Amino acid sequence: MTDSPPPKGRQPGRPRHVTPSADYLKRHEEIVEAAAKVFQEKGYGSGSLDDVAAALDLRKASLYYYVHSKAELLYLIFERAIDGAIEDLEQLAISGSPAERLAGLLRHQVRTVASNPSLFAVFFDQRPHLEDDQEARIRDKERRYLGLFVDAVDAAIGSGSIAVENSHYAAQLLLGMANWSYKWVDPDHDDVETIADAAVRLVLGSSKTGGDVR
Amino acid sequence: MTDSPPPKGRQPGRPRHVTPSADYLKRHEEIVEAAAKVFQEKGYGSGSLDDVAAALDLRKASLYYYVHSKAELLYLIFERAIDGAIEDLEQLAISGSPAERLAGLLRHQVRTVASNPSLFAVFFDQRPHLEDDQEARIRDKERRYLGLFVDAVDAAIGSGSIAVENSHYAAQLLLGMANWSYKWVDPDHDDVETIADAAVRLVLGSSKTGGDVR
DNA sequence: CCTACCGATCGGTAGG
DNA sequence: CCTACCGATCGGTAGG
Repeated sequence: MTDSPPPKGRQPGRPRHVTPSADYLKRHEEIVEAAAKVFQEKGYGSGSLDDVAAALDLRKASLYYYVHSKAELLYLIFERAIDGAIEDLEQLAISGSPAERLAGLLRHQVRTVASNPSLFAVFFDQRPHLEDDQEARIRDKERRYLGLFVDAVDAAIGSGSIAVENSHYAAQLLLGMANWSYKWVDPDHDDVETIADAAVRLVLGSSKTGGDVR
Repeated sequence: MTDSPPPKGRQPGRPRHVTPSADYLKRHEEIVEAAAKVFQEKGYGSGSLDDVAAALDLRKASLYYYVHSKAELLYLIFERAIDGAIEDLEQLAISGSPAERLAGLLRHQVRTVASNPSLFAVFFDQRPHLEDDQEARIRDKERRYLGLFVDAVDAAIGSGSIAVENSHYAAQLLLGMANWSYKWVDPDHDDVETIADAAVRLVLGSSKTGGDVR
């Protein structure tokens, strides 16, 4: 009740003008996080807003103080995942030799995905539940993302670091190798850096390519 | 009405004694296929039995002549996917040089998954909706499946064909590379064999390893 | 294989 | 942030 006003009119992509309180933002993020866990475990269709609210010891109706709909909640998870993944990627994509660059991108992808399985489980598996306009926004960001990988593969082919012919296929295969990690890596028992190393070794051999680009 | 008796008591793993008619089996398979498409597009939670029935121009209640529950329908999809994937795999896993064997497994995995995206989209993405005993059955088959890959990786390491250290991680990474294909391959526009070639090249280089092991 | 129907769940709203 | 509630959907059953 002593909070800042409810953020009516909040739309993805349309920035707010009244700044929400820190408490409000914190709660908002807790809700997105809880929703990611619920949608990971039960799927978007079977996971209910009651589940999300219960995880935070709230009532369902209270969620509507923070989000407009279940659909928006899903989109917020996607935005969080892709924006987090894009971080650091742009600079990685323009540094070092072709082999180092490709190794860096692959490492980054493994780290990013394997370190936050909940978020990426939703991102990768609940995609069909996005509404059309939401899907279009995510697809745009993803297309640029894939482009960085294709460019790095092209450069690595040019320098003779890898032997593949079709760089688009190769980029998708490499992304798959890294992205799949959310299905099997347990961040508590597996060492993500060791896995990232293995991925680089598998593709670029045991040469010193892309040593420790943290 | 002129059909064979409704197959009461049908449980996964408990073989039937009265042989169902060919018509019955055909319809049964159509239902599983339609369900796979529905669950792929809408997810298990949001996809309804009404959707499945409508896809075959039936009423929902009629489905219960063929399956006991929505949950069983999901399990049948999983069984179909894993049993199909295991086919041919066992012989592939014991033929040729280490490098050829690994190339063969990788090719097989890309072919299997990319050729039937609907089925494997459900298999890989709707897993949390399996009931515990169903999940246990699938997990057992999958564990043996992974074992074949780990063995092939070990042999390839032994023969110097790949440079990785941890064969379990390497096997998961290779499976990921292949499995991910259901997310991006369009069997109508992409050539699955070319993609399989690219995967082998990426991991084993351009040497003639595992030429054409169809 | 169908019509009719039940009980439960769920997203969302009213009103405070 | 809560209580109370509505309308719609859905898995499953009865009975034929």
